[in-house]
Amino acid sequence: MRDAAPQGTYKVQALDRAFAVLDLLGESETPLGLAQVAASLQLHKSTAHRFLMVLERHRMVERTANGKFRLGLRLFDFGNRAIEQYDLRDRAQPHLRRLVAETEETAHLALLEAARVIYIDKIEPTRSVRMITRIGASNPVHCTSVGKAILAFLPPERASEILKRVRFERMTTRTIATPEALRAELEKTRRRGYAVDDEELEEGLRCIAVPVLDAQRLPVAAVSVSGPSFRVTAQKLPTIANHLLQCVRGISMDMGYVPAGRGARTALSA
Amino acid sequence: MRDAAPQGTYKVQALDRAFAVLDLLGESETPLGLAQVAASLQLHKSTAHRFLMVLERHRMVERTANGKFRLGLRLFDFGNRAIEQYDLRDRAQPHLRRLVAETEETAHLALLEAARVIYIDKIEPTRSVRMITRIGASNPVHCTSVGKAILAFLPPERASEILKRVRFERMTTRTIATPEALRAELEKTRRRGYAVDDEELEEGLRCIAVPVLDAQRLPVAAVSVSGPSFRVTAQKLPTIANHLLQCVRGISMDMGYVPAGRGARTALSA
DNA sequence: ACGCGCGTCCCATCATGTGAGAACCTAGGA
DNA sequence: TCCTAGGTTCTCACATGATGGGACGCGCGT
Repeated sequence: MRDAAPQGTYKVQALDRAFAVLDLLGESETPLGLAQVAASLQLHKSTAHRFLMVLERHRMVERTANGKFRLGLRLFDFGNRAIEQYDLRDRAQPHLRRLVAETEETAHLALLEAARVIYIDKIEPTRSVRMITRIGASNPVHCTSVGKAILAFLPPERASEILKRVRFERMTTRTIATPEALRAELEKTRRRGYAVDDEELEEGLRCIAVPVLDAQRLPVAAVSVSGPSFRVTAQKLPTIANHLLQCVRGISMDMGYVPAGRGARTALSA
Repeated sequence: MRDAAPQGTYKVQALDRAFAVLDLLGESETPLGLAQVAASLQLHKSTAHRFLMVLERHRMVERTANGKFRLGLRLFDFGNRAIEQYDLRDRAQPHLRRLVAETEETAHLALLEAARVIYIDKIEPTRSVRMITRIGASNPVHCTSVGKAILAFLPPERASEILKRVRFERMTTRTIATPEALRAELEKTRRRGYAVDDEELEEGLRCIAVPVLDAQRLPVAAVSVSGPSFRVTAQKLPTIANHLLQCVRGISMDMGYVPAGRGARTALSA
């Protein structure tokens, strides 16, 4: 096969193809027909058809009224089982709600995975423009407050391991573009106690984040507050950060974290 | 292969096996080791290993610190893409929030799939015992208020098509057990305008639901309010139903539904 | 030390999935 | 009306790709 198949050594053609189908359907805004799928993936019609049928049997895809294919709800089921195992999300929700009530801005809960952050929950204030983020979506670490918050408080060796894998894509003019700059920023984050994303991911969007710690006092996630730069002003940052810290302390303690004794320096010390 | 492979005509062994692996990991509370997976699925160690590696490459599974496997976050991503296509959930959230504030009980948003309902969102009142339901989980139609709400207002032919596939599992002593009883109940639901589940799914749990209609005035989902029977009393039902109706009208209109003209009888008429 | 369970890896074998083709259907456009 | 495009369902010969036996090495408990 002339398949792109990068470095991954183990291969099961059928699986790669099946996931390619799911990927395709996931990317596409609109449901796709058999022919489109076959063409996009360079599969023979009959091959693509077989895959689609099997996927449908497993309810990984389903058909719309006009016979086109889209992702199936089984995936939704799986997805929820997947995060259930970190039951962070359920525990965090009430705290996030309070945070949103206090700040009147959108709050996100995100996990670190490889060199990206994945948003696992989002709470929006009642009256606010809908933010574009999608639960389940991901962004690079280097241009998000949550990414920086987690990275800053990870043990140095794990942090640099991740740093090595960052590709420093440029999202806006302010996006951090070099490893050195990022390291400096992380140091700043540590001193300040919270991470800031000042329009580094998206013009006009400012975010501030603090890590959630587990029983080992290691960051497992982060919570951020995001809003338009004109509302989330530099003056307000400390206030918001305070709310954030309280929120995150609550979540962390729900997760089994015990505050450090006197003198110990951790992400959540006052 | 002596694989259980039921009636499904199209087959791709590798895919069936891969999904069996995911299923297994999804069912299991705790991460599993290679040997456990191989044993449970009657696969050769090396076969299971290959699958796991490929799945890991696709981030459909991931490994814990001690090398065991669990579902990966990619599934979470896929799952969220899957429901995104019905963007019902996002639109519904604010309405559900209001509903929960008004009733002080848990609200669910559910879709119909085959002869089951899938919960796609859940909002709980701030101070309440956590309900056991999991977003993404599913239940049979015949013993849930959401199921009955949707079924009752579906066009007769689609409804009976689904009715045929109901297996009438008995969940409690009050669970509806025959097609006739269910048909009668649906008729009652239509007249009343809302569906009730009176401890038919779970002892001590009472729910009430109303369908969400789309632009074609067809039910695409349902919203329910659930709570312990001692709080959700018969007297309160009409009040709750009113809140529900208002909520669902809001969601339906957000989805492009236009209220019926005078005289027309639909699920959402006063 | 040894044995055991577990994960990893290699490789000869052949069952499996593959893709070409062809027939048939349906809906929609010219 | 015919014609085209897309989808569904066959069959079949082939070789590729998945399979599982088995070997290796590690860490652990005894």
